[in-house]
Amino acid sequence: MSRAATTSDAFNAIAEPRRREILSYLALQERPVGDIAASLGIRQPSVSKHLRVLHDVGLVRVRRDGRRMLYRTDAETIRPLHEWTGQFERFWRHQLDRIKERAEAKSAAQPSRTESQPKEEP
Amino acid sequence: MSRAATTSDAFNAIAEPRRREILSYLALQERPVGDIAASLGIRQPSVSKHLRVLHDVGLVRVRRDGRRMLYRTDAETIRPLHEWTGQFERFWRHQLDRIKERAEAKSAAQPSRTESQPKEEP
DNA sequence: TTGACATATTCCCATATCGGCATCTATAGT
DNA sequence: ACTATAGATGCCGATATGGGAATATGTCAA
Repeated sequence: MSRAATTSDAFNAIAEPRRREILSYLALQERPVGDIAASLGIRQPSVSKHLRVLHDVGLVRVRRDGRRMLYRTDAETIRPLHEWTGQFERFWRHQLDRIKERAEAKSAAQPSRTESQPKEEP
Repeated sequence: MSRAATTSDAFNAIAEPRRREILSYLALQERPVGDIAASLGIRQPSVSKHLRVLHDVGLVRVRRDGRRMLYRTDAETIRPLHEWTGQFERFWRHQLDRIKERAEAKSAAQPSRTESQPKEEP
């Protein structure tokens, strides 16, 4: 077997940095392909290919306007990704708590004990 | 150019379904490689390779325990992904609102109009 | 119809994936 | 030192990527 197709799901589709840029750009407002290419500095064929992938997994919708194609982000498809990553929220909360606790315990004890190379902002 | 490396960032690393499973599994508790392989039904070398990718991008941490390696998820690294997807939350909220509005407007008018094939659970 | 403009598609290529299998390394116990 | 166990790594093959360049499709306007 090989790597999963970019069109296999939204996770694979958003792995590409350019596609993430496109999604952000198209979230606010629908745009024709040419605008995307010009604004993000990507060549038109590349934009079309990325849009094809995004469309295949339902991350964007299209509408024809004369000879132009207007694309916009379909946020609903991003939701499952947000929920998947959200499952870890309680854990990074805990980790932060522990870091805080350590920092407080340390500064409350002896201010000059340096284990490795501490970085401090003045 | 080719596809971005799986180790280029967390987005690419979590594109693999197996790696997502591993992350979920290791979020609750640290585990040795053998446990992961057995619990998720993946061969040991594959698990090691996936863990290498996850470790390279900081999604897991390791600790040695005798001849075993105990891995656990570092949730903090998932946070940026959650925040990136979160940027679209306001948009899917709006989309849902519009869907609701339409549904309410429709049911308030004529209750028997069926556009396509509605599915109902008994 | 012809021409101009907006997008989509095709072909090529260098690169990297992931799984299977075999093998190497490292640690523990005797 | 020797053996067993836990993990890591290396090599292979089939597959697919994404950019570039050229070309095809489709739509409007005269």
